Amino acid sequence: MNKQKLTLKDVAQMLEVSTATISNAFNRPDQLSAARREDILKACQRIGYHGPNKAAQILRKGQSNIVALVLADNIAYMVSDPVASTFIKGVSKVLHTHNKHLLLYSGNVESIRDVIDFVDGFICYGAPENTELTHQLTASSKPVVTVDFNIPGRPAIDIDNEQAAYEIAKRAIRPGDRVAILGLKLIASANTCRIYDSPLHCADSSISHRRLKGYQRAMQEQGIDTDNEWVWHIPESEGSYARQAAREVLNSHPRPDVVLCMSDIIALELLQYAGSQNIAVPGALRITGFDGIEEAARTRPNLTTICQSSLTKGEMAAERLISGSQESTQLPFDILAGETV
Amino acid sequence: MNKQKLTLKDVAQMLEVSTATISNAFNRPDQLSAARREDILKACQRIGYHGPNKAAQILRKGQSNIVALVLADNIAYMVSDPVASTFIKGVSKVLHTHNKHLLLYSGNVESIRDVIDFVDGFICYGAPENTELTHQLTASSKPVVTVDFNIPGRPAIDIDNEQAAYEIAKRAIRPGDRVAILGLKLIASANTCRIYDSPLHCADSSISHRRLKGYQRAMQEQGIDTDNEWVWHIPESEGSYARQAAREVLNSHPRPDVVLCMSDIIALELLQYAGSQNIAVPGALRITGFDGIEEAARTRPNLTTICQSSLTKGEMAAERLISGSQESTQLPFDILAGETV
DNA sequence: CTGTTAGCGCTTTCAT
DNA sequence: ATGAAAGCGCTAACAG
Repeated sequence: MNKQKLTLKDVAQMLEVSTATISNAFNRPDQLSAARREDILKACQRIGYHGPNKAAQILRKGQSNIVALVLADNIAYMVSDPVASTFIKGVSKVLHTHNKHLLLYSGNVESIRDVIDFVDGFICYGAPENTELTHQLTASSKPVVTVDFNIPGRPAIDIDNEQAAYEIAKRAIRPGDRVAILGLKLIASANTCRIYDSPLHCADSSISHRRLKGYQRAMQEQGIDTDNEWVWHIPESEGSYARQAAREVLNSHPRPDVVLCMSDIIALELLQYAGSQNIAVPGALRITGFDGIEEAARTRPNLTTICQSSLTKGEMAAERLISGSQESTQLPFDILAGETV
Repeated sequence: MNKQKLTLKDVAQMLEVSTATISNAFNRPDQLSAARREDILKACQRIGYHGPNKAAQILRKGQSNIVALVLADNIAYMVSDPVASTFIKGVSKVLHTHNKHLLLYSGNVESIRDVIDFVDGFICYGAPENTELTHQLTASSKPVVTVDFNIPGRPAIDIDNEQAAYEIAKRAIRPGDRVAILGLKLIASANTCRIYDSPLHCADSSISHRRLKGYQRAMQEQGIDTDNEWVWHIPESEGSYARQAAREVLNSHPRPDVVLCMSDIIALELLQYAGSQNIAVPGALRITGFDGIEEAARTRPNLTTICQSSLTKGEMAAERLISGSQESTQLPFDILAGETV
């Protein structure tokens, strides 16, 4: 077992060269002749020195080639969500081509300080559940790229959520409709519930509130009352929460004509429950989703939803972080005209 | 913007205490009075010093609280696979409770050296695609826990793959059957193909070869010929590869009576293709899976498969790494008696 | 209980 | 093209 106890200094002594030369052989090829470099590298190989210690390099250079991906929720949930995992895919793909590595970070931990000193930067995917993290990220001197939420002064990647919501709602609703909204993370509650007059959760930076605004704009244009009694909060885009909301909304009297859902997962759950209750879609009930996950296209009837590319988002976020560009981007979205409207 | 430029030394000067005292206030509460500690911590808070620099700590202490999870393939693929992502869930859950962080590492990169000097250890999930990594892991002085494959002298977590394969095969086959096997990563090829006489890929440590052995033992017991012509290699447990294999095997003449699949993803793809060809399951064709993913239970007819808990595997691997225990464990498995046999 | 000090292993001027 | 030396920021042994 190769104990990797050799330090650069040891090697320098063994080869009777200065430490600087060994260091240069590994890090700055232009600082010595190619031949000399070859010799040194070969000798190192032979004696089992595999290059400078990374921990020391990190301290000295202030660079680690590690990028932290701060997720909104705990890793466990994020990894199984199709939208989030596609995003992670995009990020990791780009990092890989730059020889950088990916540190997954939960949005519900206490602090970001465990890693802030050595990571090269942060990609922040959605507003972290622990809002303290947002402050720390704001104050940090490290590069930060935000996705699907906003920190003033930091580059952001997202889509025009309000416009997307407006456009899909416009397609779904007709004058005189009763419209319900199944929203995501609208208030600070761990339970599925109607929002009524609860104070909105970080209302300015959250994509959910943008979407809400878009929906409501479309409703107002049709002369429909916007009433928070018909807006549900769902804490996570996850089957079991969505199922509860689906039951509640479809068992309300009078039953809504349209339900606008802030994720496909929610919409699919609703669609399935509607099926089980023999409620015809779109005949008796119109449904819209949001995201454009693959399953939404496989379902019968297939879902009318907003299609956004999580993969592109991930790639772009990683590229932006690496390039250091401070530019923000709004990615395009498509309306996927399905059969549920 | 808080530039975090303060060092422990600066702070010591400002507060007119020695550096050791500041350091102790943060790391070793028992080394000074509670009151003094409180004062110091408060003062630090006030002047904006949030604790010792982590990069320096890592170098000094040789501990980073980062655990690398080495995946068999690239991260992109792993994150979307239900089995792998459940495993990641289990790992991250346990790491989280120990305030450790998760670094995702592709099994297809060149080397593990980028991180070996500072991570606290490795969890290795499946044989890394780049076999060089296995050597580096073997030689490393850091803790390593392997899952679903083996490095001599390192603790391993897995199930008895051979026995599981044997048992499920035994249920599926009858004397005189023609049996095909849809295997996973049996040979070193990027394409779906029959294995014929190709040399087997790391035959000793691979779970696929254990499963193959189990299947073949069951076949021999029934007096059935084991012939590699009827064994397919699939490079990844992924829909598109599986679809190809499904077509090939069901369009072979004579058509097999039983197909033993090394993953549920493969089996489900086969099941769907059989449906599209109006081949009755289990009437005209029996199918077995492996893993016990949720979707396998939702399908009609639901899949007969081996159920193993990826979540437990992940939790156990992380716990073993953290505790430093050198013990290996074989987790139990269940046969999920479905309707495809 | 507190302060001084010698490194952890490396990179990078700067002089040669 | 190469070598000597000063830290990067911290911790832990040791002495007080």
